[in-house]
Amino acid sequence: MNILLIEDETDLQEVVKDSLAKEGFLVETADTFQEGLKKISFYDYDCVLLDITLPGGDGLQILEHLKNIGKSENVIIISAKDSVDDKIRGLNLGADDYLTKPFHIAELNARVKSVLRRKTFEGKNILECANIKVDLNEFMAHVNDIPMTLNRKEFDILVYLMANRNRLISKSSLAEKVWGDYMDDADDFEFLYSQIKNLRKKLKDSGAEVKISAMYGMGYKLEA
Amino acid sequence: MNILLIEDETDLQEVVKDSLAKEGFLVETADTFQEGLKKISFYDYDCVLLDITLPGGDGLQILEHLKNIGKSENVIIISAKDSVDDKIRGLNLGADDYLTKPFHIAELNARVKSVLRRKTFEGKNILECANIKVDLNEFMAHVNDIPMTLNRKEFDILVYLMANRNRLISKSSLAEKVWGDYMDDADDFEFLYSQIKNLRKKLKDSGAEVKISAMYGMGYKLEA
DNA sequence: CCGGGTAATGAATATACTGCTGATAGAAGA
DNA sequence: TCTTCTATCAGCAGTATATTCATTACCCGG
Repeated sequence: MNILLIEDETDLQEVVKDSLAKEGFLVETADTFQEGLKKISFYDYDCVLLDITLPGGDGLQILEHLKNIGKSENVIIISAKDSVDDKIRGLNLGADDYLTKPFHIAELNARVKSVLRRKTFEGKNILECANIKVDLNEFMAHVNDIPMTLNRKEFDILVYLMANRNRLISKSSLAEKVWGDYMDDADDFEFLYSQIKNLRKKLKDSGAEVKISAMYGMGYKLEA
Repeated sequence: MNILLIEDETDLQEVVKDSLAKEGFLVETADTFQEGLKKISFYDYDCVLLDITLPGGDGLQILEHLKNIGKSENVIIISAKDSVDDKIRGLNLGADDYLTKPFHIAELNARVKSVLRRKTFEGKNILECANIKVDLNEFMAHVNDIPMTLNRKEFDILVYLMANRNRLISKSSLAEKVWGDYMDDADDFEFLYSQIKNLRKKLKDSGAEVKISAMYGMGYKLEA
């Protein structure tokens, strides 16, 4: 699950990020209005935490933009403003929730989980492809209904590929999805190769009827 | 069992909190109308103790809100007002009970327990999984119908895991559920390890056919 | 068709970190 | 008081992940 945190106060950023990371989410951050807008238009996030008061512009404009481009992200607004007006504007623009500073981190966590639960509950939380089943809630993958133990990275990779079956996935987007945007050297995909290798082995050993094929120079694709 | 106490008189708050904590409940407090409203919308409590006269607003509005959002919390109203009118309004809004100040702490305890008993009685009060049975009312766990003595933390952990069997539970949410949100250092799960260790040992010694497996870097899961 | 260069794979190792244990000390309750 | 529960500590073991290196497969221009 990818979360974008748009917030200029760096210390708050830190705390929130750590806490959510501990829950197993991948958290990216944006410090300014521009950066937030940019990330939002380039990437898809499962949940966006949005501060209203940002250097460079009004956070609500980001929300508006999100609505305009039809991205279905789930947005939780964070704001020092307790004003009813802002709250109404925010919720009218389709925000899912609203938190006023200061707040307990535990509260935020609960909120995020609730929003994501709603999302996954409405949608499908089980991915299926050939004889493979992946349950996002239970963090389990099954082949022919017998469980397959995957570690976290392998699991994330498999989920991403299954969600985009038969579609070409560039190495960089895969890496970004699984590792976040902390790529020191964007040219180096050795760690990806490693994980792909292990995942392939596990898939093969358990008799999965899918394969991860490499498209030379472009990326990977999961085929049935 | 989580209880929310919405009450502005800090000394009364203290007394009630201590007393209920001694009974083994996790008690959170809210000092003001706003804080109460906030906590109620963020969390689920098993019981809410609600003062009518609050700084910032009328406690009955909180009750109304609770009813509107369909949360099935059990509410006990605490008020200095002896007015029949308030009482009727409160009970009409679905409050379970009504206490007028001053009251004996023992009486409050008794009522809380009675409300919770009713709640758990209406709902499910026995969790079952493989050859383990846990009775929420009696605070007892049985393996093959022979009792297993658990202390409070172990019991809470087991209950939470059993309620979410086969589902991954992050360490932080488990910790939050069992210890409340008073986590000084969110990185430190040593106390959790300790309890998990003891719980595992007891489960094993009594021949339980479930195991608490650790999902590396993510959390725990109870498997049959 | 060939060969240079790049991409992908595989195995093997190093490292950092998570989770576990047993002992112990402190706190709470009887 | 004594007992039980809970928290804390240090060290250990095991795992996931990163990294390295060698090998193989692939693409493309000549």
